[in-house]
Amino acid sequence: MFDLESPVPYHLQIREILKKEITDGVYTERIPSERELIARFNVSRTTIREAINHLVNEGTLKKIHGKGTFIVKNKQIHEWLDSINSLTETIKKMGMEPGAKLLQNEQQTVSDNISLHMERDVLHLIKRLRTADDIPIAIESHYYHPELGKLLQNFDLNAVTIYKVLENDLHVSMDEAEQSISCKPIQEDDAIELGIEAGTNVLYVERFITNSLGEPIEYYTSVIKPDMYVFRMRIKK
Amino acid sequence: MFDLESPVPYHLQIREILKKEITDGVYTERIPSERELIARFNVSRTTIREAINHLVNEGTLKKIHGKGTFIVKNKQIHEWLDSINSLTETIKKMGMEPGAKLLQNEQQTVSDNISLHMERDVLHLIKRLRTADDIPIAIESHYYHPELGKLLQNFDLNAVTIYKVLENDLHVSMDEAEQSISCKPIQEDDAIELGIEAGTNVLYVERFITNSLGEPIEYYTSVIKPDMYVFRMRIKK
DNA sequence: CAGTGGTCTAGACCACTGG
DNA sequence: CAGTGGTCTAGACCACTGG
Repeated sequence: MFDLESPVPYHLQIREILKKEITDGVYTERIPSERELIARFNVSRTTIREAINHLVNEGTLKKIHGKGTFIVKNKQIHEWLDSINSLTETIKKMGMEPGAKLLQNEQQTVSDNISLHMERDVLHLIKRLRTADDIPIAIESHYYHPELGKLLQNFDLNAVTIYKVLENDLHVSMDEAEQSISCKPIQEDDAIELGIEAGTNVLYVERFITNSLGEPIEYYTSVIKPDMYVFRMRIKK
Repeated sequence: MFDLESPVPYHLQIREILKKEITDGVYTERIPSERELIARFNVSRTTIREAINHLVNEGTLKKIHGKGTFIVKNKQIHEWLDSINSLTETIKKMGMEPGAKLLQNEQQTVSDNISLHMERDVLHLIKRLRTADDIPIAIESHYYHPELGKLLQNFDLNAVTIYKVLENDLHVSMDEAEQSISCKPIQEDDAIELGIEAGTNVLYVERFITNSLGEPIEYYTSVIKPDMYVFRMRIKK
């Protein structure tokens, strides 16, 4: 769990361990005191404090002088997940029933752009048709490293929200997303699946998610039927 | 300048001193090294690093291993303006010449949705055709309160970036933006202006900007030619 | 009072950048 | 190579919270 020989700095290893334990619900309200953690990991206080400070800065923990270090509830986890995958929520809000149909679920050799981001040539592709009251809305393609793809086979991909499985069941940390939204003509096979004319302009989304170490987690593309979906965002200075 | 007897922690005092010196332009590119600051303030490295880390976290400074600690120019103001109005920048990056042509510049009675946001029925509309190498790219409509609209008449609306004028010349504070991006068929008059077929699906952007008091500053809509523009965003947890 | 996080010292060795 | 930030130790005293 904590590897003294690893080239990864102690404070980083400890940070990830604590993060995982927090996600796993090992602590209900607060994490152990700095002195307790010093004893547990057998490192200096500086190292413990560095690990904790990062989690405080990202909003996971909150220190209270004289009392302890507390877990911040809710956090933005759901805000963030929603902002990233609000399709299900949006469909629900429109009073419709969201659905998914698995189109592909297999390893593939991917294009240069994707392999560059994911640092692999062969990735596991999960491609799903998303529906609202059985009407096709979008086609989503998720690319993962084969190992992670294998783990995802244990879940019903026609039913689950993949991000929730990643976060809650597989404990995959997702830290940063780079996303682009554009508008361009749809490919023929996607057009057939969505039941629209080939060449029609559609919303096109690309997303690249990394963990807190900057390692690639997911590459995602989505083709969304026009007039069916609105991206909303709030930007604060 | 640095008071050893003060109840204020050293790292906090040093942080403020550095901040002031950065604002005052004492350093052009980078601040002194940690060792130099240790000698100057006669404190330990921990204290110096704590002072600096805070400035790094708030985005004022950026450390580069082996090189030094550098001052981040502009900071988020321009990042934010860019994230909100990157059309000009994007066109430039594509190696093309951005341009603007004033289509409308007058007071108008606006639709219910806009008047609800802006808390007025009559607003000043500035509508511009945006071009890249004289090719039409987008149509942008900015709605302001009449008083602000009047002030904007003092600038060449065919040339300026309106947000820069608002921020730098008129000192209008913009704090929060709510933005939505969707894809829908273009209206006929806009289609003619952009030189595309009426009813073609295009990118459609709506934005509502408020100041730090929550007062409405601008309502904005934009119609963007497909295949010409990509919204990019970075989301961090 | 015992326990918590806040601040600080005086070192050490490391990895990275550039000449 | 000298200089930079990155990591880490082993201490110390402090201010704050709660019983």
